[in-house]
Amino acid sequence: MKAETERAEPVCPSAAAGGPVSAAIPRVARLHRTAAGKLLKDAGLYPGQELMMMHLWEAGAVRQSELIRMVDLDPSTVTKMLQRLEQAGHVRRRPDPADRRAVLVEATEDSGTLMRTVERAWTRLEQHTLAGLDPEERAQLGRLLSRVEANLCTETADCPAAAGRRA
Amino acid sequence: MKAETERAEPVCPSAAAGGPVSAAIPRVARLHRTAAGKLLKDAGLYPGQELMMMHLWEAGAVRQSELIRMVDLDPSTVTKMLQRLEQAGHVRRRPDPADRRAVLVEATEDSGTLMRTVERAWTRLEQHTLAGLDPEERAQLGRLLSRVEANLCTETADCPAAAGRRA
DNA sequence: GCGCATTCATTGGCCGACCAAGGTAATCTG
DNA sequence: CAGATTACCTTGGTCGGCCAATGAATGCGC
Repeated sequence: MKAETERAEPVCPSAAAGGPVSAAIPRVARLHRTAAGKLLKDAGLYPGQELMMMHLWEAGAVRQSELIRMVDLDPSTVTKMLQRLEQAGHVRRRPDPADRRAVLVEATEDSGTLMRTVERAWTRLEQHTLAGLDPEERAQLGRLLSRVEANLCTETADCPAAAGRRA
Repeated sequence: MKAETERAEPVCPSAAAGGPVSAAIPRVARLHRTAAGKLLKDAGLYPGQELMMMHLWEAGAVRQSELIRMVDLDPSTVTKMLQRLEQAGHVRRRPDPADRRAVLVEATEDSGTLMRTVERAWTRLEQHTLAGLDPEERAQLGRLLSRVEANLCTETADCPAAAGRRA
C-alpha cells in the first residue's frame, strides 16, 4: 500500500444514464468551485465572493438592491456575504442619504491589490478549466452553456440573467 | 407597477470577460440545482440527495465508505445527508457485523415509488436543460464537460472521478 | 393628508459542501 | 503479543445558497 493512488473510480449510477448532462453539471460545478476556492484562498476570499467584488469594482458605490440585481442572487445571500466581506475589510457599507431604508455598498481601498490578485486567479482558473481545448471548442462550450442557461431560466422560473447573455 | 417584469438584465462584470466559462459554470449550476430542487420537491428530496439514492438503489446494502467513494463527496457531507435521509425514512443504517467501525446503508422500501418519481424528475430535468439542442450538440456538450471535468481534477488536486469518465 | 401597497434590507432556519479534529476499531508492524 | 498506523465515521464549525417572515421607509391612490 502506498502508491496505487486508489483509482477506485467513483462511478456514476446507471440511473444517471438518463441524464448525463444533468449529472455532469453538478460535478463540474463542484470541481470548479473547489479549484476557484484554492486559487482565491491567498486573496482571502471564498468562492462566490469574487464575483461580488468584481461587480463592486466596476460599479463603485451602489445600492445594495442594485447589487442584488446585478449578481442575481437571493437578497439574504447578498446581505450575509456583504457582512462577511465588510468584516474582512473588503467592503464598506453606509446608509443611503437619499433613501433611508437603502444601503450603499462600495469596495474599500485594499481593493487595488485584491483586484489584481483576483484577476490573476480568475485567469488561471479559466486556463485550468479549458486546458487542452482549442479556441473553437471554447467558443462552442460557451455557446452551449449560454443556451442551457437560457433554458433553465425559462418555464420553471423566470430569470433575467440569460436574456442578456443571449445577445 | 406590475407587468414590465423587470428585464433589468443582471449584467456580468466586465472583469469576468477574462473568464467567460468560469463565470458561466456557477450560474448554470445554480440554475440547474434550483430546477432540480423544484422537480424533486414532490419527491421530498433536496437536490443532491437524489444522486445518493440512485447509488443506493443500484448498489443495495453498501458500506458507507463505499458510498462515499461512489459519490465522491466529503465523508462528513455524506454522514449528514444520510442522517437526514434516514430521518426522512428513505434510508436505513445499521452497523456492519463484519467490521464494527463500519456502517451499512441501504434504501428502504418506500424506495420503489420514490425511485420512479426521481427517475421521472431526472428525465424532465434533462429535457428542460437541453431543450432546443439537437443530438449532435448534446453529445458535444457532454464531451466538452467531460474534458473540463478531467481538467479540473488534475493538477490542483487529484480527483478520481474524471478518470473513469474519460473512457 | 391618510392608508395601503411596494421596496429595501435583515433575521432565522434549512441544506449541500468543505475542513479540521476526534474517537473507535481493525491492521500492520516490530 | 504490544504499539503504532491506518481506516471508518462523527462532530463542530464555516460558507454559499434558498425560502419565509419581519420591520422600516417610501410612494401611491384617493
